[in-house]
Amino acid sequence: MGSRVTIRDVAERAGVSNATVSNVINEKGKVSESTRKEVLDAIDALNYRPNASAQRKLQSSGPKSIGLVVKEMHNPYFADVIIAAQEAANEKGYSIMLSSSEGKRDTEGRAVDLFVEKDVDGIVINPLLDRDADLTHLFELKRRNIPFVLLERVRGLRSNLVDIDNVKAAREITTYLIELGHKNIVHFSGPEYSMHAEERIEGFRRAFFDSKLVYSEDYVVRAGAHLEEGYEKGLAYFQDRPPEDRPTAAMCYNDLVAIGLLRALRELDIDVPGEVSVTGVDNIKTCEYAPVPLTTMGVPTAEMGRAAVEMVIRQIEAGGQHEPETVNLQAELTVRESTAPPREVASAE
Amino acid sequence: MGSRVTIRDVAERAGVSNATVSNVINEKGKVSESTRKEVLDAIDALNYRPNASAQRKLQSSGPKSIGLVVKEMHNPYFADVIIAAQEAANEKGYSIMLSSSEGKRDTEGRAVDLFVEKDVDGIVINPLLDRDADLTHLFELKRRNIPFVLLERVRGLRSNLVDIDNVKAAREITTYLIELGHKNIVHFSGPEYSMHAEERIEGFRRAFFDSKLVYSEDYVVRAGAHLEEGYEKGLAYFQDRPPEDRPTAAMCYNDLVAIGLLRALRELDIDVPGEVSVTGVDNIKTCEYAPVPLTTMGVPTAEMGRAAVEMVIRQIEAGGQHEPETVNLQAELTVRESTAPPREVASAE
DNA sequence: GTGAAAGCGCTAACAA
DNA sequence: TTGTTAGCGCTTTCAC
Repeated sequence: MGSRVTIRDVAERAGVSNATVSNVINEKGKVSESTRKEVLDAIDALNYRPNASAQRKLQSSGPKSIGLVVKEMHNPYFADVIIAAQEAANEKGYSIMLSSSEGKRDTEGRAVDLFVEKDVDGIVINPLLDRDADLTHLFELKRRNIPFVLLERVRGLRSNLVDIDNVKAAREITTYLIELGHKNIVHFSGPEYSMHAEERIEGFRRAFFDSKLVYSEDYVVRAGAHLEEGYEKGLAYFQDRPPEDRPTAAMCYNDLVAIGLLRALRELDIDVPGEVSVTGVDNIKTCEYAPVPLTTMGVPTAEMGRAAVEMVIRQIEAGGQHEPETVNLQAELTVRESTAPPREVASAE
Repeated sequence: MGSRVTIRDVAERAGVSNATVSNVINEKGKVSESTRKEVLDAIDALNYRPNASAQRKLQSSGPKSIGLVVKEMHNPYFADVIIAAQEAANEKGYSIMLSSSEGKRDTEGRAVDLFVEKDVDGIVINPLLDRDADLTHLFELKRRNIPFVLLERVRGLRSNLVDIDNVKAAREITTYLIELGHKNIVHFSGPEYSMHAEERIEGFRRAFFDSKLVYSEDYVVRAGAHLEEGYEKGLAYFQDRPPEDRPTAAMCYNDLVAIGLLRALRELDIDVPGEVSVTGVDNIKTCEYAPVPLTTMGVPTAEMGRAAVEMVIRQIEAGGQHEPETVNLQAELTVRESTAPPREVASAE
């Protein structure tokens, strides 16, 4: 076992006291070359490794750190958040440690536990929505008085939150499509484990109610959060639907799903935006590099990361006496080439 | 200050001993309701937070963990590595903590220091190449007997390594282009801080030497590792070059650069693969979702992540007595639609 | 039920 | 130059 060997084992083997070994390790001078060598040999022979916790953390409190748990590594959205969070943390003298739940709730729980175990000063977490309401690890944080902020609302938990107004964002981009003249719009919605997904469905629906169009639950097709899901669900959806029965616009949960859909439409030889307009949410950089530059609701990811980190730090340094804070960020429409008026309207004009 | 409050402060305020407080915290029963309540109140009032290090790590050694440091969050390549690493680690009962250097050497150093401080059992790191040979933090790991494995070779440091044969990979895909009939090929190379970039340039050159074509240093254009760099350098390169002077193929450092280039070519109205063939390296998922499905050298990212983690764990559990190991993975050509014979050849046939 | 005391691995005075 | 001792914050016997 690696860490079983203690400083005293080394001392004994070298025939000196533990203090001397400590001095050698920390190069505190004051050690003769000969004993130094003996100690070094003993360390080598025993493969000794100082226990970092005992070494520093017990006395002073080590480097300030924040744990950050995201939902998936494959979404550039999180890369943006992470980079901004790291920057903000560094500015304040904190370091960030990351972990990704990859959509698995137990992984999320273990990540949080690990951070607690490693004694981070605070945690930022983009939680998975939980049907079973298993918020144990979050309540555990509360119990332990460890400051944390959420990047997505969780039902039944009052806590610090940095989030965007998803209902509004989805409503706005759907309205944009409706005003373009689209009447038959499909929404490829997000994963079930996400509050954001629910909120965007809600926004989609509200846009319909705002207009004169009738809304049907059939307009919502569950997709997910990844490229593949946009592709597969998109392919399945458009494949066996005769052109006249086809929606003229697809509002996707996020950019990845939209880009996946773009691939499906390309393979089906359906023109974007000629036959179908496509929109995403997030405005990840890839939008400009997609087969058709993507119209999307831009989420201020960098601000989110920064705001979240600044919020935890505030909580940490206030000693937890703070009331829960909430920051709500707004998404912003960016029009690119993947949207246009539907053909009928376009040609009628 | 958050963590200044100790168990003794709580004990004092509650008028009990620290042992009782400990019992309350750990729900060890054996505490009367009334004192329990008093203690809880004191904890609340003082906003007490047990020090996790003292709590567990000093005695038993806490959960097994591995630190993973990657170069950039924005490359799906690393997402693949990370996910595989996490899986492999979990299987063996270890947890992964992540950090990204984002191309900055001091960030890398701080990440490693943090992991050391947090007492991880081992570290996997994709190091930045260093012109100034500042390997202090890596030597520090050696000195401290902390097992680590590298995901990219570093000159002047003998250590555990999981890497791919970049020279071979670059040579192979360049040869593929040459055999397609291309004579005028440009290489958009990787960032300066990367050994992989150097090796791929070398492979590119060797392919020329293998053939009858003459090689010129002008064929290599420094780009980078990101979408934007492929786009910007590609735009600059092709923009003011008359068609007859234009290369008929572009071999890019990685897929991101290639996809960036695709965007530039689209904006310049240069057809891919009609006028210019484009290749990448890595085979990230995005390749299939690019404006033109991308021909690329597929790197076994998942195997890399897994192999690296299994290697550190082996080292950890062997107590560091292991000799440095090396695993060399091979890349594999995947042909898609972004490559074709050059026009002259194509029409001559 | 509760408290006193020892000890986890290490560093930091202080003595020798 | 080296060893002795106390103490970091906590858990854990073991008496009371």
